[in-house]
Amino acid sequence: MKINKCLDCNIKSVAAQYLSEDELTHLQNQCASVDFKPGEVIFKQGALSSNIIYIKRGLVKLHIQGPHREQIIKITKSPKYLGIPTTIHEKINQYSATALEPTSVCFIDIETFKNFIYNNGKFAYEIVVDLCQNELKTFKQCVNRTQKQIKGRVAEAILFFSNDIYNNDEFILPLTREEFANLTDTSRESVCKTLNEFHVDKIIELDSKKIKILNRKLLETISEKG
Amino acid sequence: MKINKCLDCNIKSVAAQYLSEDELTHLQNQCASVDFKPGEVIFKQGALSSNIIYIKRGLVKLHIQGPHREQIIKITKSPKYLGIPTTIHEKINQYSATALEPTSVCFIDIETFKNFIYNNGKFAYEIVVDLCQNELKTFKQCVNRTQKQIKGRVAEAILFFSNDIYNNDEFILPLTREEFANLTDTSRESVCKTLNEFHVDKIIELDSKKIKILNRKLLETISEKG
DNA sequence: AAATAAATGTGAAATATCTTACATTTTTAC
DNA sequence: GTAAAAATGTAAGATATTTCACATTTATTT
Repeated sequence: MKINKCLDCNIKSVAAQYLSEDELTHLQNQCASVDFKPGEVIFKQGALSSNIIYIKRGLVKLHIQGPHREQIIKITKSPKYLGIPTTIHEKINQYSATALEPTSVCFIDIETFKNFIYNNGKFAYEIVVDLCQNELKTFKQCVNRTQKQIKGRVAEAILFFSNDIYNNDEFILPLTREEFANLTDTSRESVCKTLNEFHVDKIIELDSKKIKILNRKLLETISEKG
Repeated sequence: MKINKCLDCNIKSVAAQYLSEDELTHLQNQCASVDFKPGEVIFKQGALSSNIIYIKRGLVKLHIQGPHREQIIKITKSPKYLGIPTTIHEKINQYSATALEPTSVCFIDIETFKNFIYNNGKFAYEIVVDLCQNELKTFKQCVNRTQKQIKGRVAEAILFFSNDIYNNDEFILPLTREEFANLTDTSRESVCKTLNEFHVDKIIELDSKKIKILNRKLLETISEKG
């Protein structure tokens, strides 16, 4: 755990770009940078929430323990604030965050963060915008998850990694089949079957965790039609 | 459409309670109060978004047109801001809002609202808190919807109306069976069957739209176990 | 390097839910 | 007040998905 130099940080959030030199100096004293390996828990559902997390580098899953299984509610990469909803106005974390790839995060003191909202309107506005876009994404995701059937949900997840995370037709899936099932709201077995079906139909190339999109058009159609 | 007197308004939002007299005077000139009957659309998915909505009185459903059916993503009663996510930083409404009961709302000019966030830290903070709590609720709801089976989801919806909307064991369901299905992510027929099952099992009393909870404990168990 | 644990693949049976089809009731419009 | 439209109820067959059971591969530990 080392103290980070916020003033010189070149991976600031949009909101933090509106902080003054004085505010950044203050942040520097109330903020710690920590590294996580894949699989390591950043914060845990049920634990006391005390810091806002800022992902500087890496990939993280947010997950909730549901009545029947673990559910991945969101996968998010840097740069991004994490856990604002579960820290502001909540004593206990309502969900967990776990690193999927080597990840560096800043732990920001909640009072410092609150004071920025109180005293810096541009910072506050950017945080509001970020929260709003989160909610819109969550709505859409919820509609997708509940209305599409498995093929559509798996296709959507593949496109998500390709478009939103790796910007590449080819990527290494950062999840086990079990986790992929928790993301697509289905069973491990159904994920295996569906991925292999896509493989047989030459929609994707599949070599354990390596996925390459071969027929993007068709994948998009499957994702949209559900 | 009449101009509302914000200064004298006794159903201000928590955030608006932090507005100064000057700010309220300004709001008064940039804000219009409108009444809606049940079934009337307040704003529509796909239309240009231009105002923040504040529900002064009534009950509203937020709904999205999904790939296969209409989905009710949220039911919310006064006092509450609506459509912040779909108005801030978005040009087009990402979802619709429709009145379920006689409803009065204020249309607040987006620039006025933005300026309050920029210039009034306490107002901004309350908006952030509200958005955070929305996101947490949406997460939980999404987990419930995707993991529970029909009985659990219907039980949950009945408890929602009883606990969160009407604060009463007995209430008139403000939805058709079709809408109830759109809320619980199932078909109209399955809703009918499940409600009648609960009725036969003496968990609820059911007379078309009138519902009375007879066995709350059991209903809660069904809701939790899914 | 061997042994153990974890992850993955695959088919068949079990099950929840949807769809279809139609009867009945309630609401709305003229 | 009657006709038309919308909403509701109910059963049976169709279907998507899960669960179970087990084989196989890959990773981890000693």
